[in-house]
Amino acid sequence: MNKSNVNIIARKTKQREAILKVLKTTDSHPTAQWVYEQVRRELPHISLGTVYRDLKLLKQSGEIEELKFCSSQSRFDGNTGKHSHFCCLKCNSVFDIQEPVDDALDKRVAKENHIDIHYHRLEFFGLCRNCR
Amino acid sequence: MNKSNVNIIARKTKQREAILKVLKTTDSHPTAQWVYEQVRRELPHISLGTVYRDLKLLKQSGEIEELKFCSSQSRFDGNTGKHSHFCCLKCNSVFDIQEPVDDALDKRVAKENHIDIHYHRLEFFGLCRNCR
DNA sequence: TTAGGTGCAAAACCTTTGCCATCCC
DNA sequence: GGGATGGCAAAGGTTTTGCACCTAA
Repeated sequence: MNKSNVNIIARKTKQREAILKVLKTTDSHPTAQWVYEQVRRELPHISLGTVYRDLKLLKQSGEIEELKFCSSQSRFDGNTGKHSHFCCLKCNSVFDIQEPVDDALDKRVAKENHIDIHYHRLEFFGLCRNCR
Repeated sequence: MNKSNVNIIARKTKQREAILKVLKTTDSHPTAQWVYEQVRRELPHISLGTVYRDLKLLKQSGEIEELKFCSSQSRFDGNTGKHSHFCCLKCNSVFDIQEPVDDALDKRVAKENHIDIHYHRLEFFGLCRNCR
């Protein structure tokens, strides 16, 4: 993606490791608060401020993604493989959609609009299996 | 879109008319604060709370859309015609991309995942003309 | 007339930050 | 050792809400 992403994180700490592990072992696209609660089971003295700081660092280094659609709070995704998301308009749950991303689209739209496009996101909205 | 959207708004008020007019006459995808400042030129005593309340009602009735990507605050879009958005990763500006929306995609993804899809959004991220 | 809407201000909510102690390289 | 990081708590920014008054229908 971007060379400037490299080496933003200088040290390996148990807090950041634990946060990343939580995100890599769930596909629930959790909020910072939920990550905090999970990590606290392993590191009871971690603070919410640290969770936010480390989430920001992990995002900048490209290891996780921040999702902002659906609900007022950010959600974080440890799956950096290319995929799309679905958000239920009723229960606000978010889950992955394995829809291949069309990179040719980025090139065409970039050319047409005279801009640089790094990536795009495709998000579906509707009703999930439980709410339909 | 959804029949339940109809008749959420019971009365026509000058505040809501003015808010809608601001959104319909700009393509800048403004924040609530910016809408507030604009409307105040016409209705100096309107409150920010009213702006938020009316933006929510207008969204529920389908007259405007709320955009959450890029930056911590919501942006509002009075253009409900189908289109996509671009967000500059450097200056955070948002503008429209006239890329036709593929409705067949919704049907296929809905079928594959056993969910109801009402619509999708396509968002591009990169560097705008000024920042590239 | 009256239910819905507004203005105001306080509260709620999410996220960031300052400070100092602690830890990693 | 020294700079990066964390814990804690306070601050900051955005959005929501309670309440009394107002107004469109």
